[in-house]
Amino acid sequence: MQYRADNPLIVQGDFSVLLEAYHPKFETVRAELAQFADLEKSPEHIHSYRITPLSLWNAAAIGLKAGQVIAFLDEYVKFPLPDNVRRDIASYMGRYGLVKLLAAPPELSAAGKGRSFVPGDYLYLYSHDLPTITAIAGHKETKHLFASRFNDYTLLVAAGRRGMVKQALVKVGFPVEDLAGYIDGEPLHIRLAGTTSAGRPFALRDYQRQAADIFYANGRETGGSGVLVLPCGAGKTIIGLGIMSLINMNTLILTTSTTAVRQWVREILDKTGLTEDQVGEYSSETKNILPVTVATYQMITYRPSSDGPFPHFELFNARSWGLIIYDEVHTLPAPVFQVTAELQTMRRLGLTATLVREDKRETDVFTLIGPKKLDIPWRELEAAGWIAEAVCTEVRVPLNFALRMECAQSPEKTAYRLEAENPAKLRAIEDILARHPAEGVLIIGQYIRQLETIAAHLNAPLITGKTKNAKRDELYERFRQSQIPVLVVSKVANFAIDLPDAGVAIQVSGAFGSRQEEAQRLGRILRPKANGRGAYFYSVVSKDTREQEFAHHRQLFLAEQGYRYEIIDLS
DNA sequence: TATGGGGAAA
DNA sequence: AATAATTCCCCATA
Repeated sequence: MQYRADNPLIVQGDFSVLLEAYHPKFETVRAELAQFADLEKSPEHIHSYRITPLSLWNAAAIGLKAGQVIAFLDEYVKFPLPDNVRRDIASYMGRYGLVKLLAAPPELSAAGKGRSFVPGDYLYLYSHDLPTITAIAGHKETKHLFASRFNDYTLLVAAGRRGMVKQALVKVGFPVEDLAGYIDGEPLHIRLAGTTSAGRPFALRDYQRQAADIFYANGRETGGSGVLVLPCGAGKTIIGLGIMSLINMNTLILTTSTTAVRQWVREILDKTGLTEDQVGEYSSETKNILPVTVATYQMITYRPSSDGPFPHFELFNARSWGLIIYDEVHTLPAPVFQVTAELQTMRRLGLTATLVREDKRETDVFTLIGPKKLDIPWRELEAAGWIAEAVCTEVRVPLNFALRMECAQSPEKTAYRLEAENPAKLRAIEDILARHPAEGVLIIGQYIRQLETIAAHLNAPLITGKTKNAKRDELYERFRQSQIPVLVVSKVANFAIDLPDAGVAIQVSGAFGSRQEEAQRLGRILRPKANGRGAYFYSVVSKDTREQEFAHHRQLFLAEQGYRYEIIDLS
């Protein structure tokens, strides 16, 4: 058996992959590996990834071939690639596209390419591989879903079961390539404005144009549904607008908050030819349903009784939508999956900075919204100067003897909180502030009490969920104007879009290991700075505690995107 | 039209 | 597996 010690990868028979973080080829290998494997852990020296069926299918969906994946692994492994892994990569990736859902029998489909979908009673589930289609027709989990066998290679599916069939098939290991097409929504001419209302010239950046084109696919059935993965600050909204201007139909946009709703409306009015009577906000305050309508997920998932109907599901049929945009698709709540399963004839665009969900519903995103269409690593945009270069540092502060004793005697949840609120963090914060005298610093934390202490000590203003919107705006504005050097904010920072850019962010406590949260927080500071300075992100944790472990979990996403944490030990 | 409280989500 | 905080909905007031 050959052993190549100078290579950075170990691939094990259970589909886990270990990557040496200090290997000279780390950057190259990581970028490639991330295309088809999910990061699981990233401690200091060895990062571990996992190859899953879903990660392979998403890779196949962006055009990667099994041969390329295997060749890449063969080149960088220390030990020969286990045979079962080699076989299964080929087998899983080969399965993507093996089964297709078509609007017409395959021989007719070829002739009708490019034509829009006419809703019929049945769709055609087709595979050129006889054993595959036979296995599906006979599988106990799926056989009841088909109306009949149309011919040797084709099963008939009731059109209304499109989403259900795809969900059932992915569960038994056959991801369906859905080429059945879409219903055209009501037409709406959407033109990108050459100049914004503020008079500045406006055009899509190259990668934004490219993302829009890949999604649209010239109107063919291969496009029209799927997810674009882009870092915060890369202009996801702009790409959404670009896609709207290619599709030119009534559009429904779903977002996470009313702030985000207003942001979308503002951007649409500013950067397209659409006018105020064409763009509606559907929120608790105003329920306008116009050719372009923007709503929140919470609105949609509201129901008066926990077993009753969802009154706002009506919105999906209120107009003939040609496109539904799911903003921050990784936060999409369960009931919206339900309704989306029924909406498979509509074009669907998912936008997100991360496909990682904390609830393991990645498969539903893949099946019901669509496969990943594009994944631009942060580092690439950083190199091109579109987002600021970021320096991430974990600062470890000691926990004093008395507190350690108290933690040892407390139940786990109290102990975690004690560690997070470690008063020694104050000194670390002061040290960090001293390093960045001339920059705006945002201090972010999870516990109000802790933040109150810090704010009082530094004589800095504090914003929490209870702070009135008017007050928030005023403080944000003064921070932007550099009248306030340090602003202390609670979890409001996670989703607040109107939060000003800062050169430096210090996280003093965080939630139980949410990776998304970390990404959101870093995203807050990742806009390119006018002065060309980088962005600094500090995470202050108590040394040798559970908190330190949780912090590692939170770093996962950043490591996935190619960042490495520096660690400073203050003991 | 604005404000505050309750409840639910995740 | 879990915490605490936040946000959003609706409805009841004025």
